[in-house]
Amino acid sequence: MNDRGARGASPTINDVARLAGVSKKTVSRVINRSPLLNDATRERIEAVIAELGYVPNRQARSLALRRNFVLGLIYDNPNAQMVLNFQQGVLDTIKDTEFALVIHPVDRRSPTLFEDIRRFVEQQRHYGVMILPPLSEDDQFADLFRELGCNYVRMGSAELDEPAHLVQSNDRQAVREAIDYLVAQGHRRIGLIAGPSGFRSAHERRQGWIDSLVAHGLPHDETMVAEGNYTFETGQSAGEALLGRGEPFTAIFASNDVMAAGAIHAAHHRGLDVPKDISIVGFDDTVIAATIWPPLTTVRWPIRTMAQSAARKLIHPETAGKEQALFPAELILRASTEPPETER
Amino acid sequence: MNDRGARGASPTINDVARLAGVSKKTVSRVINRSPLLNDATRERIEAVIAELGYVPNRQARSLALRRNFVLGLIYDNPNAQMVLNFQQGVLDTIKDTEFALVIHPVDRRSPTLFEDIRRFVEQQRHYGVMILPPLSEDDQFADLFRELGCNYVRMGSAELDEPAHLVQSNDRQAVREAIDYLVAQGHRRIGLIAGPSGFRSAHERRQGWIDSLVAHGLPHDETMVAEGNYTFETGQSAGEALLGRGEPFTAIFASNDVMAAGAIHAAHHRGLDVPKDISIVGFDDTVIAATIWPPLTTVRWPIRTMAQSAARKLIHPETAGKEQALFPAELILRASTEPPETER
DNA sequence: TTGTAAGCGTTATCAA
DNA sequence: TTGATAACGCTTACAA
Repeated sequence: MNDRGARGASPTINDVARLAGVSKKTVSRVINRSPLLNDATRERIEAVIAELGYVPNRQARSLALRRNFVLGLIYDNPNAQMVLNFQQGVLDTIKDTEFALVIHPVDRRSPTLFEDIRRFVEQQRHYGVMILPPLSEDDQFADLFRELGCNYVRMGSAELDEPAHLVQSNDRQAVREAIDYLVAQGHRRIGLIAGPSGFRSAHERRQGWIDSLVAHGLPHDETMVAEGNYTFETGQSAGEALLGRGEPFTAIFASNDVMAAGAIHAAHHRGLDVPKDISIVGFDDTVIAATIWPPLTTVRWPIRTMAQSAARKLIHPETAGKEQALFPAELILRASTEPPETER
Repeated sequence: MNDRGARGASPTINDVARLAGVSKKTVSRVINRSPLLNDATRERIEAVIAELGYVPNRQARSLALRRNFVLGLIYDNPNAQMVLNFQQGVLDTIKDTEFALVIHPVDRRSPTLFEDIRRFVEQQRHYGVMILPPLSEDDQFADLFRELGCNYVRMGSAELDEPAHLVQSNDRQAVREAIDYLVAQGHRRIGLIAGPSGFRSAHERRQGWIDSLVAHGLPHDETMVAEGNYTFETGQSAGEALLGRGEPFTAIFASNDVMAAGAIHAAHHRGLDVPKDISIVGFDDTVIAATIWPPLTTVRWPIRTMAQSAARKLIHPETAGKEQALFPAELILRASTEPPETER
């Protein structure tokens, strides 16, 4: 019936069945590692599979099983290294499985954003999707996934959802520890370059800064804060603003690495030496942190580990609730911080 | 027959056909925009589709059409921004089509690399795959794709393949122009931090450096070259090496941005000011270039445009040979270069 | 332990 | 311009 020639079509389960002299169901059992199978039969079929170079057809399998072994990744993130690390982590988990990763970068300013995402999920019929901040912070997308019957995991810096649908970093605690470290070094006046107010992570990081200052009885008010939107340029202008305000700071915490890099520029521009005249701390530990001068003290986020976990939660929904949901960050010390002059 | 209830299963072509009182083939014609269709019928069916929220099943479609509307992207690249830009470019092209992008980062040092890629292509049965440098420079992968009957496009810095299977940058010419610029500014002794010898791009960039120096009758020999492997650390040590050698350079060209950043560190380390004492030029125009201090003069590669074209070549193989294959780079001037002291 | 028949949701063929 | 029927390559139920 199926008379494949040398026309390049790849062998199917029927070819294997015919050559091995068994039914296709039996071949199917081999593919799916069914336990009830005569060893001799299995070996014979495996030999034919190897000889033919047979690879089961994913589309057909998906159709018959009524599920698609594809994970989706949705993001709109200015931080390339973060996104790539996340992709890498997902791949770590799905390596040697039949899963594939389909990516879907979007533009969060697009008026059709919501419909874009809906179409993506409807069309691909993923096994599950992962969504990165800041999009992940918006409940309407989670609602959408639920409405479409699509499993999902959100990455975020707060308890956005149940553990089965969340991989969370503790930004607030991590920043608090970073500021604690500056205080321990003798810093007393520590400025904040905050992230954009729409971002949950920006809020959490600001809270961490406040937590530490309050705990140490140090001042914190709006004059010590300048807001940026996670880009280099806004970090620079926020830095300029802070450095131009009244009583000088001995340290500045920037809510991400790129803004910290901008703040360093601003300091240089004013003839200040980092860290001699002012210490600067970032957040993310992107490649920039180790690349700029001076190398940046920053908070490292275990993104890849979080991504591995996110993928596992989607692949094994039955145990997803029991997997870790909180992933602590750690402070990476580099040359952009040192005790203030008064302490040296 | 198909008695879908509220159990969450999505509507199929049969549901649409039944409700519209037509055969499923007719519905199929609507989906596929067949021209031979009564307008009234079409409208009636479209109404039912909208009402039901029917979305055709990709797996079933793929199976029936015997092709998978998925593009694959294979890479092992240390440059996150480059990879993300490429992904973005591909998405630009496949947006509003039925295509999806599946990514496959690999480890080029893995002993199973070749088999990994073979498995990926065999299992996914892509419409076509794109492969990024340095992997794209290796003919054995192109041979593999051909053997597997999988269309492909290679991204590279040299004429690696026919136009239908290539998006090429002119690294050699671009570097030549960058060095020409330095010479025009008055530089006469220009060092090179070369890329790793296994990389075609490294070779091309080195040739561009030679081309320019030869054209201007300036010296170029092995003592003016230090090799790195495209990482920050090796850029730094290559920079140290050059700066420690005999007659001082007034400019250095580094074969990528991260190595240029490393060279700037090395210069700072020796108490040299960039660009006053030494000019430094990079390649890539990654985010780092605008972020480091001083901002880096560098060669910008039109990666996103190349990616858009690569995806188009895969989607329209019939016209792929006629699409542009060469994408010129441009020199971006920033603060890391200025005329040497003797010219000021 | 293995096979038969039916079905997954779509498209192609060919006839009406 | 439409429809009946048979694929596409696999899995599940059920039977043997």
